[in-house]
Amino acid sequence: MTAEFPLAVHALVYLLHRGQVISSQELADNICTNPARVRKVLSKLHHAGLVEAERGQGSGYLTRPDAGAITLRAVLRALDETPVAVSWRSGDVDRACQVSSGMAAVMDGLYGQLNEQCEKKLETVTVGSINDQLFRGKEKEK
Amino acid sequence: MTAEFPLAVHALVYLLHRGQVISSQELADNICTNPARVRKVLSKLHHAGLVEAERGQGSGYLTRPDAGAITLRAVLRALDETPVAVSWRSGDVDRACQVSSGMAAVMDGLYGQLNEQCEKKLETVTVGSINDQLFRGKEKEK
DNA sequence: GCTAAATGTAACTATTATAATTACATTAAA
DNA sequence: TTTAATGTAATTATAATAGTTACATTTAGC
Repeated sequence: MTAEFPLAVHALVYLLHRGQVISSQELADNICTNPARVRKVLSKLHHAGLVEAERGQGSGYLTRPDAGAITLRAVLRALDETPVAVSWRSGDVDRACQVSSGMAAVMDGLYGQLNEQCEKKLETVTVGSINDQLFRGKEKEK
Repeated sequence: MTAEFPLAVHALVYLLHRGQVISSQELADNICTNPARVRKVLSKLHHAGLVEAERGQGSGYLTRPDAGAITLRAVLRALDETPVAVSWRSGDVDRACQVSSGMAAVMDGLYGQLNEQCEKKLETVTVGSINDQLFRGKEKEK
């Protein structure tokens, strides 16, 4: 899982919290990164329909009406990521040895199972529930 | 999760499969990496008591008697790794804004939950079960 | 219409993380 | 005593990731 995931969640929660049009500049400031990176990630969320993006002067990003119900699984999918990702593969598929030739596929299957477990969990966590965790027992303040 | 994990699993399965003392050179050849890296990882497994390591001429690594029962969770712990690891943190703990200051901790909590889910799954997978997957329906061959 | 201020996106650079390599002290069999 | 192995650290090379720059596109406001 890339840092784009926490960045996206942070942005969605901040947008929900503020409830108005926010520029990539302001989001970047709050998230502590740069505006171009914010736009790159938020652009993906927009393509997936998870956020509204306006254009032109005075524009920016805005939550959709049911933003609180967006699951983190949906965010992950919008970014086309997986929680567990190991790029390196052991062995060599062309070897006669079944351990060497088969291990990479078996491990990939395992990563798939782990990702399914994670996605099941992420399905139960929403942008709204993250917001609640941040403001639990406290009134909403800027 | 680092590539050390699949490397370690591969090595353990190969050792179980062969059932004799194997050098880091031979393991590296089967895994498709270099001997020093194998030794670095297997050394950790040895410290955790998951594999026997001999010293001196003609030495190498050997499975312990119950190697098939070693869980992948135990392997992961021996390597001191977590399935989900996102190093980048959004926001700034010193900000007045609770979203900016609190998001990193909330996300860390989430990663912890995901890792727990994954470890529960890894507890059910053993070196022996991986070996079975590789040789399912086939007799054990070199 | 013109200007200003915003997003979308691509190309590039810098930084960090990871894997590979090299080297050598230590160990124990022959 | 020699040889062949592991243990481990230091270094280098490569790959992945984050940051930066640039500019075309869009639209509000004058």
